[in-house]
Amino acid sequence: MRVSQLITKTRKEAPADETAKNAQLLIRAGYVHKDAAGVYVWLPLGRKVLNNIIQIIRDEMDAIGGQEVVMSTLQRKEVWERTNRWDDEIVDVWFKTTYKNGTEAGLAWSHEEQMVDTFRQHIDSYKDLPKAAYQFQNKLRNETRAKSGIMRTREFIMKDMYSFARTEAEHKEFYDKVTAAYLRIFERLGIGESTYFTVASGGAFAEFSHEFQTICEAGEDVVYIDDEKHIAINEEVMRDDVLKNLGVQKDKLRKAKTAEVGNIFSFGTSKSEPYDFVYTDENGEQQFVVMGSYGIGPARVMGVIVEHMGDDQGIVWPTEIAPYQLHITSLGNDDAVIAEANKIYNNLISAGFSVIWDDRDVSAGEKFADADLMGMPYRVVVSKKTIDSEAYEVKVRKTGEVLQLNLDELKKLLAK
RNA sequence: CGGGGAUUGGCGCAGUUGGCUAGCGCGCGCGGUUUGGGACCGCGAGGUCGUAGGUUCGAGUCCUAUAUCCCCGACCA
Repeated sequence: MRVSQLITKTRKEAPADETAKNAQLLIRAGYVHKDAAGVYVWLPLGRKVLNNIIQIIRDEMDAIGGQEVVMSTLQRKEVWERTNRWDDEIVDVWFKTTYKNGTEAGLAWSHEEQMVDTFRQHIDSYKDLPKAAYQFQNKLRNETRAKSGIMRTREFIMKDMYSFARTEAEHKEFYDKVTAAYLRIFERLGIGESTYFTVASGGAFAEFSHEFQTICEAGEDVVYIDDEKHIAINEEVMRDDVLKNLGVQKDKLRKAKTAEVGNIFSFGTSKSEPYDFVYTDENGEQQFVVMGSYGIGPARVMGVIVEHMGDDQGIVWPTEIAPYQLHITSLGNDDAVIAEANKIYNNLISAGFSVIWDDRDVSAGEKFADADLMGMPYRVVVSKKTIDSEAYEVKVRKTGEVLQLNLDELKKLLAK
């Protein structure tokens, strides 16, 4: 991509009342457009990052046997009445609408019910289990207060997976697989070090659930971290019996503000019972399916990454999710410089690297500032000064380190 | 949902006790000089002041209602 061709522009100043760092940087750099409180538009650069995050999650879900589906946004009232969750008194985040014939419909704030209602028609026997289905779908939630930029919105994309097992033991086995997959995901997303497997309250269905909490000042949670074990305890379950159970010592814990980037929990048979979602076992007996639910919010993750890794200059993307790996900054209008930049740009693209070239006729300072703001992992400068040199001047966005590399070395760096 | 703050060209802001054709910076267009950390000069386009109503000779400025946005809290099953 050439910056001159991008449909978006950067801006020097952040929007007036937006104080969240992620919103300020993402809007300034042209990744997202804010349409209303808690409602964001994804611009090309932002869409690329989101897609990269989604692809990592998809890889890991597929690797443990998840099968991708897409549920609908329009939700039938009857499906939700079975679990008594159509009532606005019980679920206060519903957006609802009415068809022309008067039929009421809900706009999906979750897809748990619909998943059960769908797969009970495909799962009948112990031979059909275990299975898991997942999706990337928008959730619409009538939040009383949207906040923190893209971290708490009224419309957001979510990866939600549901597992179906014969027994608690079989369920537990899959639950553990998901845990491992989640840890791999956050590692690949570049926030593995600062993301903690966290014990949290189990909601209505189990004593405990597990969250993945990332250190983040803009987060809404408080956890207690055991650095040795690299796990955390949500303050809501910070009790002596929980500590004992985990084998951690209270005085070794440190308190931290975090954002929940993932969440996994067991339903037991609490979801299958209302739907009479049963399978026939080896003895011909009917048994309720044992279920689990596993969420990750890709957009929230993106916000957390910006919050967590951004600096005074702008965004710093981890390599696996950056919209482009390399930012070529050509300085000046000199024909030889343009030709050289064009040469590297085409060379790297045909070698399969993702590259953005700032080919605009603007000042050096503006280009440097924009490169820092947009946050690609590496930047290479092409100028009169560098053109005669054998080496390229490569700057690492994260550390500020400047390397002198030849083309092969540059390719090696980008291939990492 | 409770409390606080805000709304004036695309963006960021100023606008005094009500007073004349509502200003500034950025951005944008044209011309020129520039080109290693958001360069500079000149010219130019662009707003009716969130919306509705009211007070007044006169309202961006005062009053009432309302919408939207931000922050704190509650909520986040």
